Amino acid sequence: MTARRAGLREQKKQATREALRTAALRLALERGPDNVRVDDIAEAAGVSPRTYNNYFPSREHAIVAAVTGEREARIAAAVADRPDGVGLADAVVEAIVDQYTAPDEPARDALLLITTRPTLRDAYVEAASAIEHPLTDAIAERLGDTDPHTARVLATSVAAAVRLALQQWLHATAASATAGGLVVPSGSLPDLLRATLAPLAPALDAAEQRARRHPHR
Amino acid sequence: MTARRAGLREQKKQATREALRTAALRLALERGPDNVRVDDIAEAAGVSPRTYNNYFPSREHAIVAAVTGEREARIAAAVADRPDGVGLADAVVEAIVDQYTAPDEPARDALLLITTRPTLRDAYVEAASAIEHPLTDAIAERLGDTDPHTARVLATSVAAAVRLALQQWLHATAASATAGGLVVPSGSLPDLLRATLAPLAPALDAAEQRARRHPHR
DNA sequence: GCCAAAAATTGCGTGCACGCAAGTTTGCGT
DNA sequence: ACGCAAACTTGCGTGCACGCAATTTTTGGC
Repeated sequence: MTARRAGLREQKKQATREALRTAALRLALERGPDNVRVDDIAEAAGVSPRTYNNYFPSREHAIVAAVTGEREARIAAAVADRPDGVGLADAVVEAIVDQYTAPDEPARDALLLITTRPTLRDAYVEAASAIEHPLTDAIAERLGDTDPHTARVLATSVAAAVRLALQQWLHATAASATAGGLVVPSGSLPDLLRATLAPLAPALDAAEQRARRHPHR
Repeated sequence: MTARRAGLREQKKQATREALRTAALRLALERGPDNVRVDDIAEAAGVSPRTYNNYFPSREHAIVAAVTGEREARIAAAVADRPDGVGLADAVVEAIVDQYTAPDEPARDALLLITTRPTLRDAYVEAASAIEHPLTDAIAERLGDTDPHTARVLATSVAAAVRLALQQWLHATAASATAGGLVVPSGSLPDLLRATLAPLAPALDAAEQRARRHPHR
């Protein structure tokens, strides 16, 4: 009767996960991303190298996870929190923009690190896929659970659009990096996100109208 | 001098590429996918193992490429070929459905092979991403090049939806016995594709209307 | 408290992706 | 025809992902 049902185990797992990604980012910042082996990360976190891959499927994932954190959960919550008066499209777009503008999000030097290495950039972009499932639930909630399939399609498409926006954003900043000057990667990501998600708004609106016309219960 | 300009080199490259993917599929079918090393494929195609990875980024890609072939190009062409009277949404959806129903597409035993191994399934699904760029061009063409950004977003979303449909299709056919599938009754892929792309139709239509209202040239 | 089952960690072995720095082939200008 | 430059291939070395089976740790029932 100590902790919650099956709780202490999970707690420890989250602890090592946290230790791993923190160590990964710290080492990458200290030595540069190419001079940190997965063995180093494992050692710094006090686990075996093999265990590392029980937590992260690749070397890059840990570093990226240190930056992205629990963003997917926060986005889902943010969508759910918008008042019902707000249209679905606006709710989704603004929730996403908010989370990508969150105070701790930048972590300037970490993002700068990521932009330098192509494999890290890819992993960072790919990490946005994690919003798919939480977002599916959030959208399904808003649509009244009438059609889970539609919710999945929309969430998938939104996630894809977000990845596209991130890709273009990083590509732009990388290009301007070679052009000289310090590259604080703030070419207005919010604007880019909004512009990229805009074409999907009609699809979100249409789904919302349909749901309104066929209320579920 | 019968070959096209700057053609002989490229011709050879396509030949080895073809040889590699053919060999990969043949060997996988003969021995089972787990009993074929990349060295074997390379040897069967008469190139060095290192060269294999100059053509395909992973072992699975060659096998999958043998099945998917040049689908992405065919889809783009199919979109372009639809008469102008047809709406953009219909043009895209039907072009995709057509290509995934092409006569040689199934290759029954090959697809069966793919469904068995998770890594192959993933690669097969992922391969659908290749339609993104050709589809972007095709859509941009139909929209009159007014806004390339919108075309990219739409193509990206469509590709994501196609991946989703394939994923569900493969998942359904794999676990048809266990679950009491409350999702789409796992039936024909065309139906699943149409159902999955349907929620995006409003976005495609809206873009088309906008383009019609602001003709470019 | 104690023990058996479940779950997580670990070491090992294997195949693989890929950078790099030779070698080799192709194509083009003169 | 000739030779040079660019493109492609190859061998090598390194780090990595991951299946498997043995081991250690956690948990819940008694």
